[in-house]
Amino acid sequence: MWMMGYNDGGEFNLPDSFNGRKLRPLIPRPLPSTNNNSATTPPCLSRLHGTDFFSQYHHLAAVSEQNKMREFNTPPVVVSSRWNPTPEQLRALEDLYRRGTRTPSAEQIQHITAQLRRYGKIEGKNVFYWFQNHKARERQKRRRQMESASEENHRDIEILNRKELGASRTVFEVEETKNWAPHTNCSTLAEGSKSSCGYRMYDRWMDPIR
Amino acid sequence: MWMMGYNDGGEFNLPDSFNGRKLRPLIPRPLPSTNNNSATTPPCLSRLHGTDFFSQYHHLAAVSEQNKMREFNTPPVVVSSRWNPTPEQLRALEDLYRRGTRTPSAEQIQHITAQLRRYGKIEGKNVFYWFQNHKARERQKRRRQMESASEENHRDIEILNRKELGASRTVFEVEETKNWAPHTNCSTLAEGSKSSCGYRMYDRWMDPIR
DNA sequence: GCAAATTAATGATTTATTCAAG
DNA sequence: CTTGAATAAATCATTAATTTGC
Repeated sequence: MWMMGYNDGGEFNLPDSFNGRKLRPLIPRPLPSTNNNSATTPPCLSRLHGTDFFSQYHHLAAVSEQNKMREFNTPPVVVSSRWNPTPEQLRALEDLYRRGTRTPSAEQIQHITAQLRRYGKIEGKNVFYWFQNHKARERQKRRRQMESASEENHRDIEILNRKELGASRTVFEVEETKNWAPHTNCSTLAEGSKSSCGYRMYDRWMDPIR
Repeated sequence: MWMMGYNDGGEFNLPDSFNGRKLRPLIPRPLPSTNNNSATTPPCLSRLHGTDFFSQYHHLAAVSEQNKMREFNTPPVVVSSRWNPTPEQLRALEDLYRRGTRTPSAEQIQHITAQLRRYGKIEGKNVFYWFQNHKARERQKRRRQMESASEENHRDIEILNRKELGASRTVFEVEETKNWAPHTNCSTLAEGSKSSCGYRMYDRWMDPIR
């Protein structure tokens, strides 16, 4: 359930526009690049040891403290039988993953668990399974992407007209308005204007065979 | 560096910036006699989802007619540099998204583009970017939604944005995460084996000597 | 009512990831 | 370990929607 953040496909969303134009919601945007915890989080004096990887997640600890308090204050506490990572824990795990940790050894698991325990309840098996699941789901996601991309993509595809992609080819504009450019490869464009063939996203998608 | 709509003169552009602020090019499009009218477009039937998907947006075509008229009535047309979907186009795209289209293949992009051209000017890259953006922003919206909901419910599910992560990142931990002491001490692994009943895989990983 | 100013939405680009092939 | 493929996230830039002062 907490892996919803990685599930990018499949859900169908309700339409947020009617008759074409979206109305202004007048809701202040949360400004995703700002940390809304930073105001309440004291500058935790974490030891500046160069060896403490996990100390950098202290700035998120306010949330878990809050949660802990709330957990204690609500009498009929329905404690989930399942581990749920705190933001700091999740953050640290993702960071480790990004930095290359895939299948941590027993010692690594113990180390990670011990370090992350200061952010909330956690066990070694949680760390173990987290890496298992994360690795598997990343791979799965990737595979699904490859599938959908390749299943229809590798036949002789008509290449879209790219005259407006920044390339300076006024010559083609007239004669190739209707018939699409026959698979122009990058080398022919490279000298003309570097911005046109700067490996743009759309070009790569539409013309993957180079 | 941002692309200017149709000014593809490339190498001898006069400076468009003033005081560092780039000004809008507002260069009238050449309009190379491209008939983007719907009359000449053959009614290629869409088979994206098994039916003529795109024929249902004709009832919105009045708007595009209006646009076309305006285009013809004001000779020094200053055409916007960026594509703006007509209501029918937007509706069709949203419907496709709702029906599950997320990352259309090149062929799908072409097909969609061809079909939507009868409602107004459109290119493959527009379709491509539209799905990219729409998918990303729906996900973003959902994530933000989940975030705020989880804050209320004190469930720390949110995926935190990574900007602050990068800002507070320090560079000394890579070694530590990768080189840990190779000696295994099973006595420290007691925690994992506590609940070994449902976690055999984990136990085997953590304590292979059994 | 109306433009100028402001703000939100969104099209288009750039950057940072991921897996896995070599 | 390096790199190719292909994004998805982040960001930039522009357009529309709205507000505001007259």
